[in-house]
Amino acid sequence: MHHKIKDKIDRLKNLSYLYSQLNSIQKIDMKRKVTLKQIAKELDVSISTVSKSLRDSPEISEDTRQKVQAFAKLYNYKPNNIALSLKNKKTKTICIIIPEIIHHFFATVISGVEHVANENGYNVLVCLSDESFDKEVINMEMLAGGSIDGFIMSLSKETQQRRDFHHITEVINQGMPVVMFDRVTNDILCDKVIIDDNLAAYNATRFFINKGYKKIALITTVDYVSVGKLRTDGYTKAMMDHDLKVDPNLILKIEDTDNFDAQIEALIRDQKPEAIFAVNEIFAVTAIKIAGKLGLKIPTDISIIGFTDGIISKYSTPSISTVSQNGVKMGEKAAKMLIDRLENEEMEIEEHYKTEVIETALVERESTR
Amino acid sequence: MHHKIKDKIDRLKNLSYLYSQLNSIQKIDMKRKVTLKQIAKELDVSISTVSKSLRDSPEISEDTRQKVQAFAKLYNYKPNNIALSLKNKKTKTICIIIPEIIHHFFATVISGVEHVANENGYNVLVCLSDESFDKEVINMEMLAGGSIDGFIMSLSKETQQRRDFHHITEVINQGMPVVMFDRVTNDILCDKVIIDDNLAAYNATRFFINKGYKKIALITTVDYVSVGKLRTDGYTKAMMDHDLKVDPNLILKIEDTDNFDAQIEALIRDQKPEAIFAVNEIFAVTAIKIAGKLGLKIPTDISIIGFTDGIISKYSTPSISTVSQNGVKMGEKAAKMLIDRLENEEMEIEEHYKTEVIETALVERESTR
DNA sequence: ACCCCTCCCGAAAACGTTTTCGTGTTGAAA
DNA sequence: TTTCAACACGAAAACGTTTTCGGGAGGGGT
Repeated sequence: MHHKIKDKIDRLKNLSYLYSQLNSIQKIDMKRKVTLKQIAKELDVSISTVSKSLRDSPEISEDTRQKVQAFAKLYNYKPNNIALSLKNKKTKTICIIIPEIIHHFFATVISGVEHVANENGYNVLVCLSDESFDKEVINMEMLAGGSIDGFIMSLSKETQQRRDFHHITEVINQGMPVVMFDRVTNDILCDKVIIDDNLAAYNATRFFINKGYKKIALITTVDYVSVGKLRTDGYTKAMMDHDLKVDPNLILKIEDTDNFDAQIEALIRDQKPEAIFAVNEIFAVTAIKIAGKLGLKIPTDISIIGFTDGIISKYSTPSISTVSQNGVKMGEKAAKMLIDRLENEEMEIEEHYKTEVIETALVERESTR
Repeated sequence: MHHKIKDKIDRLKNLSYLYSQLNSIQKIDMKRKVTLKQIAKELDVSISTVSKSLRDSPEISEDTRQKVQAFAKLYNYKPNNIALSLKNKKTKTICIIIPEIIHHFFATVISGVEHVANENGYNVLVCLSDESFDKEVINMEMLAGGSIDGFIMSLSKETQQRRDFHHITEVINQGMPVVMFDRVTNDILCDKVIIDDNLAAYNATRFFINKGYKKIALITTVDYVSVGKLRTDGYTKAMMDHDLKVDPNLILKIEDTDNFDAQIEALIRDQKPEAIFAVNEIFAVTAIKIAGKLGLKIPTDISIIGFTDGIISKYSTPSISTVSQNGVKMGEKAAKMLIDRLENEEMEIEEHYKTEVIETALVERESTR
């Protein structure tokens, strides 16, 4: 008796199975994402069975497994990442916060981050602080709400000026790992990736000194930008180490990054330096253009070294010697450190933070001899 | 009898409440994110009550609302975005897929996208295809699994070469909006943001023709890159419209974007063009450097116009006249179109796709006269 | 005829929200 | 005293998964 009933049910199941096969297009709205529940309903099995079938669980018979998998493929089933994130408490997404993306250096860092992130199955969310403290805070607070697994960031100018890092400590205290790069601060304990700005500037300055130059000018940023300060210090130390006086008139600290041509022109015209060390590409290329305008030959009349081996330095005429700062490598390293911490979070070896220093090199081109 | 039991329970509850108040720091792990459930437990109310209190629901008494809000602030409660995404079926995240980020143009597009996305409460996921078809497909399939609300993309070279767009149609068929920009295809129906490459090239070429030049060279890409082809067509049409013969020897189609100096040098040396129109910045600046090396004065001996108003053109010596292609504006427009479609998806005005054309302009600098 | 083991499968909890609906208590009006 | 509204709150479903556990059916061995 039981058998008879069961047979009937089975036949009905097969019938409904075939029916659903034939009318699948009407029954499931192809426009929307298909879920386990829908497949389960169509096939008249439970959600668990569908899930297990798709994950090749040994609990499921060969028969139903194939049936489910065929259906899933037919409907182009893809598991819902959000649901998985909620369950696993992992989003497989990391966020990189940078001041500006149109700076070539930051673009190369993103490139590095993206590549190792992708290799490890992570996605990269990009946030721009626009050098604004508020945007940095807003972004971090927003994303800290479970949207991502960790941060990679470079401080905005305003944040460095204010020395207010509460948003970062807060995130770290909630157990979310943070890796800082380039523009970092000692006030925060976390993994960091930097270059030795001080040493790199020292070496560049010494390069000039070894050529016999005495009047070496420096075009730098205001001191609250951490890397600017470090590079200024390196320049100063190199001068002093070699018994050259540090002439304040030869040091130009630029605040307004939009309008500084006149200042550089005044520096070159009035001080007539033999060499210029600029802490970024834009300052360097501008100095070159102005020197040319003033009738100076490069590098015979004046030599110039920039910082950040970007696209401008390479394609400028004359091409610019620079301290190369490998953004890709920094990004890769930062991503590696972050992912390491995420994957090994069971070990919970907190407070064992590392600071990686990426090596720099002086790339000699046409602006020096 | 019942009353007595209830009283006892109430007293116990109050006791536990006070206890929890006093020992709250131990009881809730500050290190981890705090949830509604935890707050509810601590305060001995239901999850619903906590949720409503935090959202200032009128259903909740002033008393408990304040208590809950105070607690939430104390523990720095932030709602879990993933849970919200799952419930609302909206992630408030859009993805932009580009071939490479180190190209200044694409960086500016991201900048534009990010800004309007942020203004509207969206985050931006950046994916790099590295000009690879496979990476493009992988990225899209991965993200289509509910991680994001929509795509903004520019096709990889390989995808354009293969003319295989199944991954894009698939995503669109699942109801996820896609906006393409710059490198688009007619094979896909969706919103698009482009510039009139053909017309821009036509105008640049005509600029030369109006100056009286006859030998006008073109440095372009292989034809399967959509924008390269369009710009080549514009050049050709301008020549023909003005009764100038289109000399194949004056057209250089560059395939290998890493090693083309020799080809450009041969073109300039052997053909001695009066003017060169290059379809991107790199080709233009390389032509300038080579012309200089060959002893040609710019713009007296030879004039040059590039494409894409990027950082190189501005800082090159001499600075380069270019067809400006406003990446920021393209990004902004693309993001607006995508978000519009997302927010008005109830209206479901499918198939009403638009193609926005961003205007270009010829920016005259030192490489032309 | 009974027991046990294996094979398949379903129910339910969990992740963290929001929201609808139901319900108990209170006070006032009849 | 009864009735009804207002008020304050809780239970439960829902979003889409994964996974643990329990259990029914069937077969083989006594």
